[in-house]
Amino acid sequence: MRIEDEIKQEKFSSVYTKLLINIVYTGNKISFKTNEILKEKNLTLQQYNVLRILRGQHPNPATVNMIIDRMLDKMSNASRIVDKLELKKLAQRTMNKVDKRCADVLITSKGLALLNELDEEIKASEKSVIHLTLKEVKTLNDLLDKLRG
Amino acid sequence: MRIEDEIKQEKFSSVYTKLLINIVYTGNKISFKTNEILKEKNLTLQQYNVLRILRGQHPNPATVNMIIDRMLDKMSNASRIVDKLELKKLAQRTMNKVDKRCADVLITSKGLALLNELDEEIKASEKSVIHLTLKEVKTLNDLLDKLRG
DNA sequence: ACATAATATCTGTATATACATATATTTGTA
DNA sequence: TACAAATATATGTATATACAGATATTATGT
Repeated sequence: MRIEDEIKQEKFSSVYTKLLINIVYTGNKISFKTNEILKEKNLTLQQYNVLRILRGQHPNPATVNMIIDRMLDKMSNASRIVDKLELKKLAQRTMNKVDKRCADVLITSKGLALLNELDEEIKASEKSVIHLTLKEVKTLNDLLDKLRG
Repeated sequence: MRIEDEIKQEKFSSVYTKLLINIVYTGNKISFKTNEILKEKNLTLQQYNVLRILRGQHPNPATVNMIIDRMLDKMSNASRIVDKLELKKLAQRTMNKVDKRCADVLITSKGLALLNELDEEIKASEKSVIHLTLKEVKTLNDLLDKLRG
Protein backbone atom coordinates (compact mmCIF):
# COMPACT_ATOMS: atom_id res chain seq x y z
CA MET A 1 0.00 0.00 0.00
CA ARG A 2 1.35 3.39 -0.97
CA ILE A 3 2.52 5.55 1.93
CA GLU A 4 0.31 8.29 0.49
CA ASP A 5 -2.77 6.15 1.14
CA GLU A 6 -1.45 4.82 4.40
CA ILE A 7 -1.26 8.24 6.04
CA LYS A 8 -3.78 9.88 3.68
CA GLN A 9 -1.45 12.53 2.38
CA GLU A 10 -1.02 13.03 -1.35
CA LYS A 11 1.76 15.59 -1.46
CA PHE A 12 5.07 15.80 0.35
CA SER A 13 7.40 18.80 0.38
CA SER A 14 10.12 16.69 -1.27
CA VAL A 15 10.82 13.11 -2.29
CA TYR A 16 13.33 12.94 0.55
CA THR A 17 10.72 13.97 3.09
CA LYS A 18 8.40 11.33 1.70
CA LEU A 19 11.14 8.71 1.97
CA LEU A 20 11.90 9.61 5.58
CA ILE A 21 8.21 9.40 6.46
CA ASN A 22 7.99 6.05 4.68
CA ILE A 23 10.98 4.67 6.57
CA VAL A 24 9.82 5.84 9.99
CA TYR A 25 6.23 4.76 9.40
CA THR A 26 7.29 1.29 8.23
CA GLY A 27 9.73 0.85 11.10
CA ASN A 28 7.06 1.82 13.60
CA LYS A 29 4.58 -0.56 12.06
CA ILE A 30 6.88 -3.57 12.34
CA SER A 31 8.08 -2.50 15.80
CA PHE A 32 4.49 -2.24 16.96
CA LYS A 33 3.95 -5.94 16.27
CA THR A 34 7.15 -6.90 18.04
CA ASN A 35 6.19 -4.70 20.96
CA GLU A 36 2.93 -6.63 21.41
CA ILE A 37 4.92 -9.82 21.92
CA LEU A 38 7.38 -8.16 24.30
CA LYS A 39 4.61 -6.71 26.43
CA GLU A 40 3.56 -10.20 27.47
CA LYS A 41 7.04 -10.68 28.89
CA ASN A 42 7.05 -7.26 30.50
CA LEU A 43 9.86 -5.98 28.32
CA THR A 44 10.06 -2.67 26.46
CA LEU A 45 11.55 -2.57 22.97
CA GLN A 46 14.61 -0.78 24.26
CA GLN A 47 15.15 -3.26 27.07
CA TYR A 48 14.87 -6.04 24.50
CA ASN A 49 17.39 -4.39 22.21
CA VAL A 50 19.88 -3.94 25.04
CA LEU A 51 19.41 -7.56 26.06
CA ARG A 52 20.24 -8.62 22.51
CA ILE A 53 23.36 -6.48 22.55
CA LEU A 54 24.40 -8.16 25.81
CA ARG A 55 23.76 -11.58 24.32
CA GLY A 56 25.94 -10.62 21.36
CA GLN A 57 28.82 -10.04 23.75
CA HIS A 58 28.21 -13.02 26.00
CA PRO A 59 30.14 -14.54 27.68
CA ASN A 60 32.13 -11.31 27.62
CA PRO A 61 30.73 -8.26 29.40
CA ALA A 62 29.66 -5.09 27.63
CA THR A 63 30.11 -1.58 29.01
CA VAL A 64 27.41 1.07 29.09
CA ASN A 65 29.31 2.98 26.44
CA MET A 66 29.37 -0.04 24.17
CA ILE A 67 25.62 -0.36 24.58
CA ILE A 68 25.05 3.30 23.68
CA ASP A 69 27.24 2.82 20.64
CA ARG A 70 25.17 -0.09 19.37
CA MET A 71 21.71 1.02 20.30
CA LEU A 72 19.19 1.77 17.60
CA ASP A 73 17.91 4.80 19.43
CA LYS A 74 20.89 6.94 20.35
CA MET A 75 18.74 9.35 22.30
CA SER A 76 17.96 7.07 25.12
CA ASN A 77 19.41 6.51 28.50
CA ALA A 78 21.37 3.29 28.47
CA SER A 79 22.35 3.49 32.13
CA ARG A 80 18.75 3.44 33.32
CA ILE A 81 17.75 0.68 30.94
CA VAL A 82 20.50 -1.42 32.47
CA ASP A 83 19.04 -0.47 35.89
CA LYS A 84 15.72 -1.94 34.82
CA LEU A 85 17.30 -5.11 33.47
CA GLU A 86 19.27 -5.52 36.68
CA LEU A 87 16.11 -5.06 38.75
CA LYS A 88 14.53 -7.92 36.79
CA LYS A 89 17.68 -10.05 37.21
CA LEU A 90 18.09 -10.19 33.43
CA ALA A 91 21.48 -8.47 33.54
CA GLN A 92 24.16 -7.84 36.10
CA ARG A 93 26.60 -5.00 36.60
CA THR A 94 30.08 -5.38 38.08
CA MET A 95 32.89 -2.88 38.33
CA ASN A 96 35.58 -3.19 35.67
CA LYS A 97 38.87 -4.09 37.33
CA VAL A 98 41.10 -2.34 34.80
CA ASP A 99 39.15 0.89 34.29
CA LYS A 100 37.15 1.70 37.39
CA ARG A 101 35.02 4.20 35.49
CA CYS A 102 33.51 1.42 33.43
CA ALA A 103 30.68 -0.84 34.50
CA ASP A 104 30.84 -4.36 33.10
CA VAL A 105 27.36 -5.45 32.13
CA LEU A 106 26.60 -9.15 31.67
CA ILE A 107 23.41 -10.89 30.61
CA THR A 108 22.31 -13.47 33.20
CA SER A 109 21.17 -17.00 32.47
CA LYS A 110 17.63 -15.78 33.17
CA GLY A 111 18.15 -13.10 30.51
CA LEU A 112 19.48 -15.63 28.02
CA ALA A 113 16.54 -17.94 28.69
CA LEU A 114 14.05 -15.12 28.16
CA LEU A 115 15.60 -14.16 24.83
CA ASN A 116 15.54 -17.80 23.84
CA GLU A 117 11.85 -18.00 24.56
CA LEU A 118 11.23 -14.90 22.45
CA ASP A 119 13.46 -15.72 19.48
CA GLU A 120 11.18 -17.96 17.45
CA GLU A 121 8.01 -15.99 18.10
CA ILE A 122 9.55 -12.68 17.11
CA LYS A 123 11.31 -14.14 14.08
CA ALA A 124 7.99 -15.57 12.87
CA SER A 125 6.13 -12.34 13.55
CA GLU A 126 8.69 -10.26 11.65
CA LYS A 127 8.69 -12.66 8.74
CA SER A 128 4.92 -12.65 8.48
CA VAL A 129 4.78 -8.85 8.51
CA ILE A 130 7.44 -8.33 5.84
CA HIS A 131 5.82 -9.04 2.48
CA LEU A 132 8.98 -9.26 0.41
CA THR A 133 10.98 -11.90 -1.42
CA LEU A 134 14.47 -12.67 -0.12
CA LYS A 135 15.90 -10.83 -3.10
CA GLU A 136 13.85 -7.74 -2.27
CA VAL A 137 14.94 -7.92 1.36
CA LYS A 138 18.54 -7.85 0.18
CA THR A 139 17.94 -4.92 -2.16
CA LEU A 140 16.22 -3.01 0.63
CA ASN A 141 19.08 -3.67 3.05
CA ASP A 142 21.62 -2.54 0.44
CA LEU A 143 19.71 0.65 -0.34
CA LEU A 144 19.40 1.55 3.35
CA ASP A 145 23.12 0.92 3.82
CA LYS A 146 23.86 3.17 0.85
CA LEU A 147 21.40 5.83 2.03
CA ARG A 148 23.39 6.41 5.22
CA GLY A 149 26.58 6.92 3.18
CA MET B 1 28.07 1.57 5.44
CA ARG B 2 26.75 -1.90 6.21
CA ILE B 3 24.34 -2.07 9.14
CA GLU B 4 26.57 -4.84 10.52
CA ASP B 5 29.43 -2.36 10.85
CA GLU B 6 27.17 0.46 11.95
CA ILE B 7 26.00 -1.34 15.07
CA LYS B 8 28.98 -3.72 15.27
CA GLN B 9 26.98 -6.91 15.02
CA GLU B 10 27.89 -9.54 12.44
CA LYS B 11 25.06 -12.00 12.84
CA PHE B 12 21.30 -11.54 13.08
CA SER B 13 18.79 -14.21 14.00
CA SER B 14 17.15 -13.81 10.57
CA VAL B 15 17.32 -11.62 7.47
CA TYR B 16 13.97 -10.14 8.52
CA THR B 17 15.32 -9.16 11.91
CA LYS B 18 18.31 -7.59 10.21
CA LEU B 19 16.00 -5.65 7.89
CA LEU B 20 13.87 -4.36 10.74
CA ILE B 21 16.97 -3.21 12.60
CA ASN B 22 18.24 -1.55 9.44
CA ILE B 23 14.96 0.30 8.90
CA VAL B 24 14.64 1.50 12.48
CA TYR B 25 18.29 2.47 12.74
CA THR B 26 18.18 4.43 9.47
CA GLY B 27 14.92 6.16 10.40
CA ASN B 28 16.35 7.18 13.76
CA LYS B 29 19.50 8.48 12.15
CA ILE B 30 17.65 10.79 9.74
CA SER B 31 15.15 11.81 12.43
CA PHE B 32 17.99 12.72 14.75
CA LYS B 33 19.22 15.35 12.28
CA THR B 34 15.73 16.75 11.81
CA ASN B 35 15.28 16.83 15.57
CA GLU B 36 18.36 19.05 15.97
CA ILE B 37 16.74 21.63 13.73
CA LEU B 38 13.40 21.41 15.51
CA LYS B 39 15.00 21.84 18.92
CA GLU B 40 16.04 25.38 18.02
CA LYS B 41 12.36 26.17 17.48
CA ASN B 42 11.31 24.37 20.66
CA LEU B 43 9.37 21.71 18.79
CA THR B 44 9.44 17.96 19.31
CA LEU B 45 9.34 15.64 16.30
CA GLN B 46 5.81 14.60 17.14
CA GLN B 47 4.59 18.15 17.53
CA TYR B 48 6.15 18.92 14.15
CA ASN B 49 4.44 15.95 12.54
CA VAL B 50 1.06 16.95 13.94
CA LEU B 51 1.59 20.51 12.73
CA ARG B 52 2.24 19.17 9.24
CA ILE B 53 -0.93 17.12 9.37
CA LEU B 54 -2.85 20.24 10.38
CA ARG B 55 -1.28 22.18 7.53
CA GLY B 56 -2.33 19.42 5.15
CA GLN B 57 -5.94 20.03 6.16
CA HIS B 58 -5.79 23.80 6.28
CA PRO B 59 -8.02 25.78 5.90
CA ASN B 60 -10.25 22.92 7.02
CA PRO B 61 -9.98 21.69 10.58
CA ALA B 62 -8.75 18.24 11.55
CA THR B 63 -10.11 16.19 14.43
CA VAL B 64 -8.00 14.40 17.03
CA ASN B 65 -9.05 11.11 15.53
CA MET B 66 -7.88 12.17 12.10
CA ILE B 67 -4.53 13.13 13.59
CA ILE B 68 -4.15 9.74 15.28
CA ASP B 69 -4.99 8.07 11.99
CA ARG B 70 -2.25 9.89 10.12
CA MET B 71 0.46 9.97 12.73
CA LEU B 72 3.67 8.08 12.15
CA ASP B 73 3.76 6.86 15.71
CA LYS B 74 0.39 5.35 16.52
CA MET B 75 1.35 4.81 20.14
CA SER B 76 1.36 8.39 21.15
CA ASN B 77 -1.10 10.66 22.72
CA ALA B 78 -2.49 13.00 20.10
CA SER B 79 -4.75 14.86 22.49
CA ARG B 80 -1.86 16.01 24.64
CA ILE B 81 0.28 16.95 21.68
CA VAL B 82 -2.54 19.23 20.56
CA ASP B 83 -2.55 20.62 24.13
CA LYS B 84 1.10 21.58 23.72
CA LEU B 85 0.53 23.13 20.30
CA GLU B 86 -2.40 25.11 21.66
CA LEU B 87 -0.30 26.33 24.58
CA LYS B 88 2.22 27.67 22.08
CA LYS B 89 -0.54 29.26 19.98
CA LEU B 90 0.46 27.12 17.00
CA ALA B 91 -2.93 25.38 16.85
CA GLN B 92 -6.41 26.08 18.09
CA ARG B 93 -9.21 23.81 19.24
CA THR B 94 -12.89 24.58 18.81
CA MET B 95 -15.91 22.41 19.44
CA ASN B 96 -17.39 20.79 16.35
CA LYS B 97 -20.92 22.11 15.84
CA VAL B 98 -22.28 18.95 14.24
CA ASP B 99 -20.71 16.30 16.47
CA LYS B 100 -20.04 17.72 19.90
CA ARG B 101 -17.71 14.85 20.77
CA CYS B 102 -15.24 16.03 18.15
CA ALA B 103 -12.71 18.78 18.65
CA ASP B 104 -11.93 20.74 15.50
CA VAL B 105 -8.22 21.44 15.44
CA LEU B 106 -6.87 24.21 13.24
CA ILE B 107 -3.33 25.36 12.61
CA THR B 108 -2.92 29.08 13.38
CA SER B 109 -1.13 31.61 11.20
CA LYS B 110 1.70 31.47 13.72
CA GLY B 111 1.85 27.71 13.16
CA LEU B 112 1.87 28.11 9.40
CA ALA B 113 4.61 30.70 9.61
CA LEU B 114 6.74 28.43 11.79
CA LEU B 115 6.40 25.51 9.37
CA ASN B 116 7.28 27.88 6.55
CA GLU B 117 10.46 28.90 8.32
CA LEU B 118 11.39 25.25 8.83
CA ASP B 119 10.52 23.87 5.39
CA GLU B 120 13.63 24.78 3.44
CA GLU B 121 16.07 23.97 6.22
CA ILE B 122 14.60 20.55 6.88
CA LYS B 123 14.26 19.72 3.20
CA ALA B 124 17.94 20.56 2.70
CA SER B 125 19.01 18.59 5.76
CA GLU B 126 17.09 15.51 4.67
CA LYS B 127 18.44 15.72 1.16
CA SER B 128 22.02 16.04 2.36
CA VAL B 129 21.66 13.04 4.67
CA ILE B 130 20.11 10.72 2.07
CA HIS B 131 22.94 9.52 -0.18
CA LEU B 132 20.81 8.10 -2.98
CA THR B 133 19.95 8.91 -6.57
CA LEU B 134 16.36 9.85 -7.36
CA LYS B 135 15.89 6.46 -8.95
CA GLU B 136 17.10 4.72 -5.81
CA VAL B 137 14.79 6.86 -3.68
CA LYS B 138 11.89 5.67 -5.82
CA THR B 139 12.94 2.01 -5.58
CA LEU B 140 13.26 2.33 -1.81
CA ASN B 141 9.81 3.91 -1.48
CA ASP B 142 8.29 1.16 -3.65
CA LEU B 143 9.94 -1.61 -1.63
CA LEU B 144 8.76 -0.13 1.67
CA ASP B 145 5.24 0.19 0.27
CA LYS B 146 5.35 -3.45 -0.82
CA LEU B 147 6.85 -4.59 2.47
CA ARG B 148 3.79 -3.42 4.40
CA GLY B 149 1.55 -5.39 2.06
C1' DA C 1 54.50 14.73 39.44
C1' DC C 2 50.95 18.09 38.73
C1' DA C 3 47.29 20.35 36.66
C1' DT C 4 43.99 20.01 33.18
C1' DA C 5 41.29 17.69 29.90
C1' DA C 6 38.87 13.74 28.54
C1' DT C 7 36.12 9.79 29.46
C1' DA C 8 32.52 6.70 31.60
C1' DT C 9 28.78 6.60 34.15
C1' DC C 10 25.26 8.19 37.23
C1' DT C 11 21.49 11.13 38.91
C1' DG C 12 18.08 15.18 39.60
C1' DT C 13 14.49 17.16 37.31
C1' DA C 14 11.24 18.42 34.01
C1' DT C 15 8.71 16.65 30.43
C1' DA C 16 6.64 13.04 27.52
C1' DT C 17 4.39 8.73 26.95
C1' DA C 18 1.50 4.58 27.53
C1' DC C 19 -2.24 2.60 29.46
C1' DA C 20 -6.45 2.32 31.69
C1' DT C 21 -10.31 4.66 32.74
C1' DA C 22 -13.71 8.49 32.77
C1' DT C 23 -16.85 11.56 30.41
C1' DA C 24 -19.73 13.20 26.93
C1' DT C 25 -22.14 12.45 22.85
C1' DT C 26 -24.07 9.87 19.11
C1' DT C 27 -25.78 5.62 16.92
C1' DG C 28 -28.31 1.50 16.59
C1' DT C 29 -32.01 -1.36 17.96
C1' DA C 30 -35.85 -3.52 20.19
C1' DT D 1 -38.61 6.17 22.95
C1' DA D 2 -35.50 4.11 25.92
C1' DC D 3 -31.31 1.88 26.62
C1' DA D 4 -27.12 -0.45 25.41
C1' DA D 5 -23.20 -0.07 22.40
C1' DA D 6 -20.09 2.64 19.89
C1' DT D 7 -17.40 6.69 19.22
C1' DA D 8 -14.39 10.85 20.25
C1' DT D 9 -11.78 12.82 23.34
C1' DA D 10 -9.79 13.89 27.83
C1' DT D 11 -7.37 12.80 32.06
C1' DG D 12 -5.08 10.32 36.26
C1' DT D 13 -1.18 7.83 37.14
C1' DA D 14 2.86 5.24 36.70
C1' DT D 15 6.74 4.88 34.00
C1' DA D 16 10.16 6.32 30.55
C1' DT D 17 12.99 9.72 28.44
C1' DA D 18 15.89 13.76 27.50
C1' DC D 19 18.89 16.97 29.12
C1' DA D 20 21.94 19.09 32.09
C1' DG D 21 24.96 18.70 35.41
C1' DA D 22 27.64 15.83 39.09
C1' DT D 23 31.06 12.42 40.27
C1' DA D 24 34.80 9.42 39.76
C1' DT D 25 38.58 7.82 37.19
C1' DT D 26 42.02 7.88 33.61
C1' DA D 27 44.86 10.12 29.99
C1' DT D 28 47.77 13.92 28.47
C1' DG D 29 50.91 17.72 28.23
C1' DT D 30 54.46 20.27 30.52
